[in-house]
Amino acid sequence: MNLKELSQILGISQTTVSRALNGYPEVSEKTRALVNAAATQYNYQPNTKARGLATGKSKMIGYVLPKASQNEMPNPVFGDFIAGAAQTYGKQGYDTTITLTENDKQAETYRNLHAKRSVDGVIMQAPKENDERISILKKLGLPFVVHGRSTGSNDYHFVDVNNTHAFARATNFLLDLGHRRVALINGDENLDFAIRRRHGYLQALEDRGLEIDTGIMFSSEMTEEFGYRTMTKLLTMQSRPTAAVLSSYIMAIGARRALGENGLRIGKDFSIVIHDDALSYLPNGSTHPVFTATRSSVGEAGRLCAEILLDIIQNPEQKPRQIILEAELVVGSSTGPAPKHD
Amino acid sequence: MNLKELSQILGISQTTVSRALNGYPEVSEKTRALVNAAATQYNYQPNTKARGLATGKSKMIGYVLPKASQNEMPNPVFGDFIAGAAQTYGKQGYDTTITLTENDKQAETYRNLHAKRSVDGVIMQAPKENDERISILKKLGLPFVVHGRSTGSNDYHFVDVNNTHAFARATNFLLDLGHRRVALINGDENLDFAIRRRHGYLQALEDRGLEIDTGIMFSSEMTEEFGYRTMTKLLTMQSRPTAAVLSSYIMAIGARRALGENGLRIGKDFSIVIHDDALSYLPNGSTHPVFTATRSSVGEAGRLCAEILLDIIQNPEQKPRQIILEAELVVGSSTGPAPKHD
DNA sequence: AAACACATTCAAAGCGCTTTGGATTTATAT
DNA sequence: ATATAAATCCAAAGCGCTTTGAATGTGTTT
Repeated sequence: MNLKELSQILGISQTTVSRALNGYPEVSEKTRALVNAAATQYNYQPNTKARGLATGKSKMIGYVLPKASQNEMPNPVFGDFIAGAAQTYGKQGYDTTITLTENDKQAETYRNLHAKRSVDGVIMQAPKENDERISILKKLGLPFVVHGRSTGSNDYHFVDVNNTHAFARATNFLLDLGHRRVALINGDENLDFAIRRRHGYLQALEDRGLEIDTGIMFSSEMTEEFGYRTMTKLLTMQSRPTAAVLSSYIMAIGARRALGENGLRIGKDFSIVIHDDALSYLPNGSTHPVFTATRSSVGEAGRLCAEILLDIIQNPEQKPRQIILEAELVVGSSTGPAPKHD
Repeated sequence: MNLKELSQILGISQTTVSRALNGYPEVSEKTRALVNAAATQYNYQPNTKARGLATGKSKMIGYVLPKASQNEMPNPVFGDFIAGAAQTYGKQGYDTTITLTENDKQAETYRNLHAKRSVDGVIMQAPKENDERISILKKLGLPFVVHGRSTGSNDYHFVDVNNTHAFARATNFLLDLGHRRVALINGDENLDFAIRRRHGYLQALEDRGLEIDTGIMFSSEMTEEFGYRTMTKLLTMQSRPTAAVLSSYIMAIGARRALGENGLRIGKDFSIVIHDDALSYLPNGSTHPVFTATRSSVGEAGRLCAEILLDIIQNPEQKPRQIILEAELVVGSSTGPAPKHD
């Protein structure tokens, strides 16, 4: 069913039918009712491509997912992130399109997305320091919101967690409990968020005049496996740490496995604070938290990104909206006072 | 840059430029070279909507994600599933669009997707028994491939794991080790895959003439939390099981946590076999498996779905292609002989 | 009853592409 | 040289919608 057919059935011009359906005022309520009834009856929905061509808008939001060529690891938080956004999009009639691309071809992908006019705006994820994608998107004039931040430029819209503060608090929490050697198990430190987390960690140590030991600072893609291997390594050290801050729940699962295999009790023999993205399938306890954590919902961040993006698509030229979410520190049973002897 | 502008720059008609770019034979190699050079120079990319309108194809594959209204849980395997597919799509110039929808409005969403002509085909996920979506998609004439199966109808394309067989093997593996009370911690048994897994589990027990105890069979959404709670419950039972088969790694993480808290050693005091979707961020061990598992890569399934879908979009009317993947049984350290006394 | 404003409707143009059918040029056969 | 075939190119139509600008109908004012 298309507009022409529908208008013929009704014996009304296409113009009027289109206007009736789109809520324009210059059409009598009587005809509008007639048109609406017919539209529901035949389940008429305007062809998106035709409408897009005519209006110059695509009503599509793009997500470009970098796919590191070596391991093709999709981000485990992506599902939650986009789920938070999708509801907002749906309500305003936008759809979502995702494009996977080689890590080093992201810029090209954005350029093409824009050249093909297939999206009205994009959400950019996992920014690096001085991320070139930002300047490219700005040059293209394609509306975009960054999930995270990129140190280097400053005039763009973003939603980020206060990672520095979160990790400073996490580290301080452990130091307050008497821990003196606290390890860092971080995400890939090419990424801005991980850099900030390390800053927060270092800052807390420095504030107390504690020595920095790069031998107990680790950084990689955040898999269970990496958490396991790193914790295993930590436990074999001469003067081994009594605590660690970890950048993700997934890694903490691996770390816990390593502790278990070594007969160490989490929260007693070894303390852990994690950052918890509040993933739906991985709730950090329902009654009380399993892991002591800095918590910030990635679904919520996704929702905020979506709202800002839709807003700037409709009203461009507004000054950068920059939201920094404070993570809450929730205390679970993965932390305790530093063991007396070690 | 659009076709008109490009053709004016070249001093050639739009027809010829279009044909040159699309590889049609009726254009001299000389002009084709000229056109291609100019296209790259100005980064000309045909407007997707205009092209779609003209060709009647959208070059879009749709994924409809049911969002259970109560908990909004996005599927943790979705990222891997779509990553496997996206490469195939990209190579053939297709893009991916995902639509989140209320669980009970999926049928409507498919109908609308088709009415708006915004996709050339869809991948359907998480089928139930006698899933109404299948008959709707068939009626609409929208090409589709199901990830999983739906008992009830049989004439559609799908890619599924042999869940029955996998869980029969998993259960038998435990029975062979001397376990007599084996629990089942399953996914939501409204879903077809979970029904089949239960069948496999029951079949193995029945084959040995063992009693079925519905008191140690559980089913719910597959979260860490559910795994934890269920295992905790199992451990308080009078005649408690010595082993369990679990439908997901995520749940097993919760189960392991419960075991740890109770001072039980996994693989010694309690044995576990899981189903492992081979998620990229949750590898089941690198050198040797952590959990004994029936393993089948969901990324691979995604890739297969994509290939079939593109094929049937291009050549409709072929007889249903139905792929059943056999899960491999990998032996890890989460299983061992049944404890002597309990 | 004429003149005007306002409400309602419509025909047609245009969005940027593909593709049909025809026109023009060039090569080949008679 | 002429007829025929093949190669190459192009103007214009059409995909299904929105929107402009004009036309028609209705009600109000004088």
